[in-house]
Amino acid sequence: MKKTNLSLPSHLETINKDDKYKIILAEQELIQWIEKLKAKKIFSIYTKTNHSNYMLANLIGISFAIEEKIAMYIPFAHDYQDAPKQLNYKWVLSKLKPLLEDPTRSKVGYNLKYDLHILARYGIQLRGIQHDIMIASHILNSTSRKNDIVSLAVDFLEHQCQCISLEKIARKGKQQFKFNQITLEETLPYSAKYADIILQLHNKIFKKIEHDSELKLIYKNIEIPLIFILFKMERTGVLIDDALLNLHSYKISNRLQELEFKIYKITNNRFNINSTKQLQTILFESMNFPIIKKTPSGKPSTSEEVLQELALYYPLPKLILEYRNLTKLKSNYIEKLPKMINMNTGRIHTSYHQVMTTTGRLSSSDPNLQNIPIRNKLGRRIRKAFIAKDNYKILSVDYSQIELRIMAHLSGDKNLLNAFQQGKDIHIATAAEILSVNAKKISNEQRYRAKAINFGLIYGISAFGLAKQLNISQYEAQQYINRYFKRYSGIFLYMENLRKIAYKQGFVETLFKRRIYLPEIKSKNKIRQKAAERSAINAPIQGTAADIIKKAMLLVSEWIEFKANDNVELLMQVHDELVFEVHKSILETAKNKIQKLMESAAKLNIPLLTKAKYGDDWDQAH
DNA sequence: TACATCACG
DNA sequence: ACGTACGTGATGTAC
Ligand SMILES: [Mg+2]
Repeated sequence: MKKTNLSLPSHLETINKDDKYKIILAEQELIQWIEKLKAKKIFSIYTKTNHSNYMLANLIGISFAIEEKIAMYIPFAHDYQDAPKQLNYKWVLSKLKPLLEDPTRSKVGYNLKYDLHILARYGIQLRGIQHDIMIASHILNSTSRKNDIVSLAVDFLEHQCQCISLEKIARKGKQQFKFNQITLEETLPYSAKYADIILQLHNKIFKKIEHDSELKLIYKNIEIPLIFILFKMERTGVLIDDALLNLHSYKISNRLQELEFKIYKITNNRFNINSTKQLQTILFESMNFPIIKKTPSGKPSTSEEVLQELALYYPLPKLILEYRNLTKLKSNYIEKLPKMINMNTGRIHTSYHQVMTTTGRLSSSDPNLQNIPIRNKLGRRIRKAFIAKDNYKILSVDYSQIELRIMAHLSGDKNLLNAFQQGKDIHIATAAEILSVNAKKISNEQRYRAKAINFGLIYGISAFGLAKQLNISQYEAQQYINRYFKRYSGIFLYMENLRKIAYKQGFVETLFKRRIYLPEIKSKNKIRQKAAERSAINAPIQGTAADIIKKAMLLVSEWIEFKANDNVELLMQVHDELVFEVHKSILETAKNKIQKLMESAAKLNIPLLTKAKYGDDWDQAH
């Protein structure tokens, strides 16, 4: 943008010629290219930015490909010394805007949710998102960890030399995010190339998805439309009461000082309580506490489970537990969340990831809003900091026992289906069955144990795990499991069959036929093979729940768009829960409608039920 | 960067 | 005879 070199350096011309890549520096060239883009059924798009945070990133340039090997790059913000004069970005974007916003012009990209954010910063609403190769490759194999563009190019395209150069560039990109300092000579071969590769990859990957009509439905009808929904959720963000968090911060700091003082008094030693290594020395050498459990690397564990047990005999572990609890909440939430508030919006903007889990669940990061505390008192106080804007309230709607219902549906077990059909308290019903006792006589402890069994089943139950969870003997746990499978024989058969299927075909499926590959199912290592068997049991259940809530998000978003715009915003998804910001004038309407929509997201052999509540904050909404 | 720990569903 | 609960992300420490 500084220099006035109108003509391209000769060595750049050479690159252009070889790869048919074009660098756009003149207005007329862009006009011509826009016509080329319009002439294509689909084109690929790739945005280059100066930041990984979507709320802060600015465009450095943008590239497009229309056919294999035919791609171009429009730089606007390369400002290294002697950079050639580049087109004015406002002018470029004004020319591209109609094309980018036209829903009838199909686009393919890599992680287009990011491009949506970037373009939104420039007042452009990207429409016509037809394909996303990041998501497509995850649909094909959710177990693979290599979903980045370079790895996909290595897997799907057989251009070895191309890939090597790309890897080099990628490494450079990781080290430094100063793309504006990269010269055009360096950038052209890969900025345009990324667009080229995205288009080439799309042709390969989508062909594989098309082969399977059910995979195609998940991809086309769930995942692709979900991109825009997640984009909106991220961009909307959630309002945080940082004054409340700061107040807790102050109180907790005081309590932590007290705890430190008490701990040092007992141990007669000032040490870093956060250091597991130092704590190990104190507990198991100085204090001579018995070693209850070892970590995978063979060192004595100081985990909560161990400290709980030691706390039965000594006063110190209880102090450590409280210290741990407080420091965790302090650093992860109370101190972290206020720092994450965006200066412009005053809200927190998480990132939802569509391709980070094997089962099809979403994940959330920066910050993670799917692990906000709720299980203890202080945790719920943190949750109180999630609030609604003036005249709005927080509405939370979550599925009731969705995973157990799915297990009943998938297995077809008569007994479990019946229990749900009759609207019974499922844990009481389980306890009554296992113990052969009338449901009215089930105690709290018996219900609690049955609940642990029900959870265990979803995790691919083992006597060891259940015994540990309930603090009972392995023998006793095995008795429970045996009695459960006797009463719910359909569940037993379902799980046996799932192990067989997983072994035979190497993958399992959700209700909607999303695939989860289990490469370890044939491992010679028995530990790994057993772990894969448990995943084989868990994945269809967890994955079906993920599919269902994604469908629900689409249904609800459609209703919001056409019937409740400006009055309802979808803010968060926490696996079986959707959280909304709702105008006070339509709280009851929204609550009822959203429950109906969520409950209709899938037709199972038993009803799908939700619980809903609203309040001033996320805690009140529970 | 690996490990241990712990927040959530 | 093995040594295990399923799926995530973030933190602080130690190497
Ligand atoms: Mg629930």
